[in-house]
Amino acid sequence: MGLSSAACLRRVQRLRENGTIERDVAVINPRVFGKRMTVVVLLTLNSDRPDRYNMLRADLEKAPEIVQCDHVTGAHDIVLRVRVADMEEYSAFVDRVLVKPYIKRYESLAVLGVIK
Amino acid sequence: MGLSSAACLRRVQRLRENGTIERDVAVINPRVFGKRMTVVVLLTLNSDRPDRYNMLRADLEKAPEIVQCDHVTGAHDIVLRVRVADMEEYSAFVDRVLVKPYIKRYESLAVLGVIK
DNA sequence: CTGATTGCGCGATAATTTCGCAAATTTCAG
DNA sequence: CTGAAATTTGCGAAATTATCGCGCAATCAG
Repeated sequence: MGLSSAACLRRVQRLRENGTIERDVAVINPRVFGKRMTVVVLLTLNSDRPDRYNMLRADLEKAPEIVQCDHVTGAHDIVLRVRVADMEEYSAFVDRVLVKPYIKRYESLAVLGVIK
Repeated sequence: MGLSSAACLRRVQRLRENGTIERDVAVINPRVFGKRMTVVVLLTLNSDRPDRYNMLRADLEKAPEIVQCDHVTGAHDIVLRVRVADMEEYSAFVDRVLVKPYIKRYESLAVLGVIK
């Protein structure tokens, strides 16, 4: 791009320092660890237990199966992306993490294929 | 980890060659480009137009707002993750990409906050 | 227009990565 | 359990890449 390598690298360093580049990551293929299945889960919370929301957050943050977790508007409250080996592992995850008094309902959408 | 730097680097190169490390990525902060809003979208397709599925796929792959796109089981067919500047841009995205005869319904879940 | 700030190129230096090779370790068939 | 084959390691050298100091050009505010 018409820059010397030194200037170019300095620019990249600047991008890192000012937060434009948040981090540098190596993307690992989950299949290498036997994780062959992805599930999108829509959570609906019990609105009568607002106090428990922080507990739930902590639980979700701890669960290693959860790859992505967003608080959202609408009929559902939280959307999870879960990566597991198989149905058995998913079932164990549900029992351990999702069967809670402050979770009213969960809907599991198994990922058939990644389009993008 | 008790290895010489040469051996360690050789291991990492091996991980890249055999696909364990799929790629190396710099994560960019989308806010730098003015993208302040994330929306999860649940799409339901028109089952009477199965032929159009490939057209839809192509459209979804082209749309730069779509950050993630999965084909899923259940009541909905596709889950999108969309990154835009604001509601106006989101609205334009919906008009351009989601208002199609082979999309029966879409449900937008605005992301209030990222938990993980 | 002027001084201050920022970014650049250049060349030197430092740090990291790659490579060849012999030795060590691991794998695997019998 | 054994030995041959295959794989991985450490080491030192060579190649490549990153960082730094410095003088200069471009940008910007006043």
